[in-house]
Amino acid sequence: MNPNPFGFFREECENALLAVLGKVYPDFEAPKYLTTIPSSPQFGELSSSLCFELSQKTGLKSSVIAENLRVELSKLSFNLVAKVEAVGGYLNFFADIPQLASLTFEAVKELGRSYGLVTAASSEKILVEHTSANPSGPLHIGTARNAILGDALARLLEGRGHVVRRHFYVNDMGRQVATVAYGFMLLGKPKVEGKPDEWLGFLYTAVHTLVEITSLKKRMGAVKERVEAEKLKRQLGELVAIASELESQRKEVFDRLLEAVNADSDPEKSIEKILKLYEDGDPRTVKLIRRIVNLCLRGFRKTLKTAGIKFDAWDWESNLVWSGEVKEVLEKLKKTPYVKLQRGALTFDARLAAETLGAATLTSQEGLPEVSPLVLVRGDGTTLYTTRDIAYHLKKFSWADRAVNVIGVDQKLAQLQLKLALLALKVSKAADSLIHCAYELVTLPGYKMSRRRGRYVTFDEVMREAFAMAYKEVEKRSPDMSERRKKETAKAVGLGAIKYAMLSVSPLKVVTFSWDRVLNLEANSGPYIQYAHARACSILRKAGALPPPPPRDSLLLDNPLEKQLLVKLARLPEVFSEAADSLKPEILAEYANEVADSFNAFYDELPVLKAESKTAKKSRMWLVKAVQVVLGNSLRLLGIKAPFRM
RNA sequence: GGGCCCGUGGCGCAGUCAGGACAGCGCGGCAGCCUCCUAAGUUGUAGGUCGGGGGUUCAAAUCCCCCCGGGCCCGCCA
Repeated sequence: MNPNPFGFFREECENALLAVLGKVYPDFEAPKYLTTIPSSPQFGELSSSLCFELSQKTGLKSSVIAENLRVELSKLSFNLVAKVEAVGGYLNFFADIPQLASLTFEAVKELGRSYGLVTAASSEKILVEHTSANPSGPLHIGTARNAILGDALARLLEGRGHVVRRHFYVNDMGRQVATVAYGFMLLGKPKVEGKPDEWLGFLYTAVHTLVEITSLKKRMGAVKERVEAEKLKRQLGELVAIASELESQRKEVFDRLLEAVNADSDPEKSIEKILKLYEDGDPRTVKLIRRIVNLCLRGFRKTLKTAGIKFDAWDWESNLVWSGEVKEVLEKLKKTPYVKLQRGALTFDARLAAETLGAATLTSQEGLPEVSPLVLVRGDGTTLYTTRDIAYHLKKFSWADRAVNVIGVDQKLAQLQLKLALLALKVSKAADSLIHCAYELVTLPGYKMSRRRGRYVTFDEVMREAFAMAYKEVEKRSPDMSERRKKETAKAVGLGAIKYAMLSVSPLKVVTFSWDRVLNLEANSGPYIQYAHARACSILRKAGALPPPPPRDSLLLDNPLEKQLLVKLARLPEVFSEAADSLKPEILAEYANEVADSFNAFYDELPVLKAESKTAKKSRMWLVKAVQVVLGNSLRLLGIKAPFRM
């Protein structure tokens, strides 16, 4: 049994090419990528444009070279290659479809749920950090993009045979959390209503807005210049608008906050004080903040559970400080030549580090960048986010061979500084194995999502809408389903729509949130692929027991639709490996969509259960079985459920 | 000002790493397909200076240079 049928075909073509090249043009240095999937099936299943290159070297016409090579190639004996053609300078390889089918069906039968999930040459320990949303409000659609991407990456890497751990970094030492804590104190142990993260999100936005208003007013009093005063006035106007919006949401809580913040002579200072007390481990502050953050995380967990996203560990930023790990790292960093005291602050000269360590160890994609210095410790002795992150990554690498960080593109520089700091600490594997999986933001039409301004669409909200919409559809199509099944299916389909919408687009593109985009149930969507899968399941269900896969000579797949589909099905292993190794789930998403396309075209044209002959029926049933397995596996690798009925 | 990313039919995207055969897909438009395995499907059709200009090449959406438009970053914020 060969787990990678198309890969086997490709290998055979490429080895043959190399053998023939060695014979005819021994001096020619073959390129790394010898064959590609041609633009149309009329050019075979794989083709090579190598002869054009050879034409350069030899001065002969590419068509002549192609023909020469073809003659040489045809002398060889193949397992999976049916014929080789030379057309217009190209060499086109045609697969022996029944043989490829036989291998594919065998692999599908033997491997089932792990068909396609070819194991990497060596298994690594990989720590995937994702989501890591600030615990000061609910997960929104932007953080959802992170969570969905991170979860898919973890699944891909796991499928590749790596040992994967999913970590959520709890950023509990930030100003945002301190702001919430401040509000909590002002309210005097308030009763949390509704979902805790949502309630805390409201509290954060309200407190932040009120504090901003207070300090803005103070600054306005001091400003004399007209232009500056106008600017502040505009800002104030905006904040007041947000405030009145917030007041209308929860009047009682808001009014109490308003009164309390006004009674505080310096709210900003109060928040800073909380932050400092927390960093110092003051028991009462610790108790308060831990309680609040845990409350928020409870909300996160609920949302993530609904989304089918799990974590192995929740790493608290504060623990790194209290355990002394941050201090230890600082001591080590101080001993490197890159850390200096500048205006009272301990500073890491990332630029110097890049020049010294970078050229040798940084991967080429990053080049030798212009990096700004990084302050590690403030004048007052407190540490900064990135400092703690260095300690965190040191800890990560004590276990992991590779650390994959799913973090927004806006953190690119910080991630580079982090990498340089790790290199300075002689964590040499950080050079290649600290990977920043950058993704772009999700914006709302016209403006950015902002927790500070309370402008966000929550992940919960999006899921609720998607479930409701999918439920309607399920009810329309399958009224006979039990209520429980309907709900389950609607959840799977709704989530499938959301996840696919996020995964099919390159993470480097800014996406503007729209309900249409996320609630798409039509072609080129999660539900479209799920539907194709469900159709395949339906055929298999009606067919009864599946006979063993027929041998090569009893397979009849001569219709172009069948061939096209089969070739795609045979490709899952190589597509999956590429997606996993390059950390690009979108490759697999695109592929699954293509398989669904081919299957639907096949489905529409060729009957399976009522096929014209027994041979055709058996062959097609295995084709359908393979579709079921391939789509099911692809979807699962992306974190999308594949229902049997919908 | 410096660095990075994005720019492909009206809209949303794939293809760019590794140059190759008529630039793919979806939505929307128009015209069809359910006595036949789920029409969340499918067939056909109209719609494109691949942001612009140079260059390299037998061959450029893809590589190089310049420019334009949009975004992000350049904090003793996180």
